[in-house]
Amino acid sequence: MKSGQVETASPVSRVTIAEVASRAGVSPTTVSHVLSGKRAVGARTRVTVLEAIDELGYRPNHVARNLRTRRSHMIAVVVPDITNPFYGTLTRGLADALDPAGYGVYVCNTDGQHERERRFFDDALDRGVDGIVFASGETASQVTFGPADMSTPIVCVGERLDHPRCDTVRSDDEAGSRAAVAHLIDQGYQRIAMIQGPLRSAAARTQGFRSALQAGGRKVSPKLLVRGDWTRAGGAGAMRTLMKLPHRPDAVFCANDLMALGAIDVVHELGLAVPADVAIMGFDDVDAATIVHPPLSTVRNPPYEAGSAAGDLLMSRMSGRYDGAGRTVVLPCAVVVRGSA
Amino acid sequence: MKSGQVETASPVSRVTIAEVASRAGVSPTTVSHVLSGKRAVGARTRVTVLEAIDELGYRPNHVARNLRTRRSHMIAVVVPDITNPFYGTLTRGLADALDPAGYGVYVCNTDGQHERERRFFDDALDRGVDGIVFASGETASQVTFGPADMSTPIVCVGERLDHPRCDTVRSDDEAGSRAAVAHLIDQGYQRIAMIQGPLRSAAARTQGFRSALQAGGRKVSPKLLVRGDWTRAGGAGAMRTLMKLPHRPDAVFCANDLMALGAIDVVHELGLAVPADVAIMGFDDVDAATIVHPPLSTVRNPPYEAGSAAGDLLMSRMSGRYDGAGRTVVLPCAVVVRGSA
DNA sequence: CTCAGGACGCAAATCGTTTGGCCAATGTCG
DNA sequence: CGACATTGGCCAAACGATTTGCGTCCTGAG
Repeated sequence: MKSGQVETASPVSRVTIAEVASRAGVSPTTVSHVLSGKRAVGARTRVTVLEAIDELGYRPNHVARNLRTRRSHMIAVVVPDITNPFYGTLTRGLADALDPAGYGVYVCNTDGQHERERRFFDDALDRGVDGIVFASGETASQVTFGPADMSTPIVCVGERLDHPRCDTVRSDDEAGSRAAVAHLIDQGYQRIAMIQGPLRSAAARTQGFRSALQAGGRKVSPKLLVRGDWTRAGGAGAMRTLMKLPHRPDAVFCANDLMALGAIDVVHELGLAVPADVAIMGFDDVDAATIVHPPLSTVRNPPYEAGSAAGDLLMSRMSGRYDGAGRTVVLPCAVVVRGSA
Repeated sequence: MKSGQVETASPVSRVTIAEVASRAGVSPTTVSHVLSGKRAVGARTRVTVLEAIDELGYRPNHVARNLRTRRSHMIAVVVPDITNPFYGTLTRGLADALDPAGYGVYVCNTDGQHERERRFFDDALDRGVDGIVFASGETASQVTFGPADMSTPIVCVGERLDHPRCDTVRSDDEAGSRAAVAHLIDQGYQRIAMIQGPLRSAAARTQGFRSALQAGGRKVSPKLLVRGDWTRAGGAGAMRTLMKLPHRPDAVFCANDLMALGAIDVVHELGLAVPADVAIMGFDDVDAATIVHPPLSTVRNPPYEAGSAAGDLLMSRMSGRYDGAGRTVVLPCAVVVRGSA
């Protein structure tokens, strides 16, 4: 077999289907049919063709194929920043779901800027991707579509998008938050506070907090609801406010892990212990949650599963198996109990 | 202008260059020339064409263009796992370097498996990428090339690859390690140990350790050289060995951050303090380094810059600006002093 | 007035596949 | 034996751009 490598007349450019055909003494059509199986070809012919193919080392040119078939077997994933492990993992879930079907992944980083979102959207469409996964944060609804965009299926992660063939994947933030707070109640904590995100964001997490307290027969004191800005420093600031209250909380649920980290910092600053003096819970389950001391109890926001689900939704449309209205898949967010609560 | 959106006769498929041409009353050739600027076209004609283009909302079909021009303006990045922030950041650096020139990024996750490396390599080539960045770990040298692969430029990150048009990007691990250990010496630490990687890996980091000690007039005691397996748990195990020595070290340089984290765990376990009792340094500067307490002093292994450099190398070849032998760019690794040493 | 040469536009070939239509040979059945 | 499906294969037309070669018109110099 090694001789095959040598005997090929050093093809300066790639071998084409025509060369294979001529070597096998058949027409390009037949070679194509051998490869695709779209029509029957005789057993003898088939082996002749297959031999020619691997003697020549023929590999079909995808670009030409894409042009003709109008399918690229490539999908685009549009994320704010691939550097963020959340999106990295989402992308991986997507890639793993798509790979067995021969689909590859084209990544676009938008940094959450509308202009880049729009630009990459067009870019992806121009490149002929078969589908788009749009996970560029909360700004999704801002993107508008030209008439030509309508035939490419889209999956939107997080926010819903106004587009006829657009499916949605989102986490069940509310249920996750509710479960987290219920856990705090179970553990016997009495004054449970929350550090929310900035105004008008992630309302579902706050909602879960409220309904868990109500379900537990507690009142939600407005004093115990403060806002952070998603960052560690912001979480620390919010926590300081809480700890200065005349009647400070003995447990704090934070709308994300980063703020929870900041909250833990503050507890330590004050010479207190987590969770003995104050329990802390976060949301997202980022890598850092297992690194900090004590390890952070939190709610798992599953990016891999989100990517994977997005991939499945896309495939069902691309294959034509499904062609109806936009679907929504809601992913469960499980509480993961570690050391901090 | 909004009327333009409405008046288009709802093109079920995308607008082609021919439709633009007919609307503008010229030939497709002329439209192409207006777009590419490869030949002069009259001012009047140009505006007519441009008007037709945006009235129809024409967008060139990249697939067709790629087929004709044999350039896809897409490059592939082959990494073990995009989930790992190191590779995420590398990919981002690459994307940012390439984006201004209109290049997009196709990602392939290999999990370090030879078979997947080979498969994605072929896949990328079949898709007609203009270049490949190969960052799939130490296994790079294993990949072999068919004759058809030779015309696509490749950049290899980490290891060198045997390929005529292959450039290399790597970090200066040895100098980085040397600087880290020199820092420990400067700080007055006396018995400096090292937790190495597994046998036969990352020899440069050990080499840096040795030469820094020699430069400082110290002897390297074999007792103070132990091996970990790159993981946190492995680092902890190695650290325990060190701390059981009759004459335990007062500073430990770890071949990566994860192992350093494990080492810190052990110091705390023993009721000792970092860096008062034992100083710890790592290598890589992963995100976790700033999260842990005390924040880890380490050596920055710059993935963003690596990706960016890889992009530049690729571009210089794709543009034809450079066409010589394989180049190597070595990235400096700066010591970053935080709390742990 | 003539002619060289630049500016401008078009027709047609090309990139490498896939695929609908057609045809010949072979088999099947009444 | 005639009608008729079935099988296996080829031809040629797409797919949607770029690019080469060629012709025409215009302009300014001699």
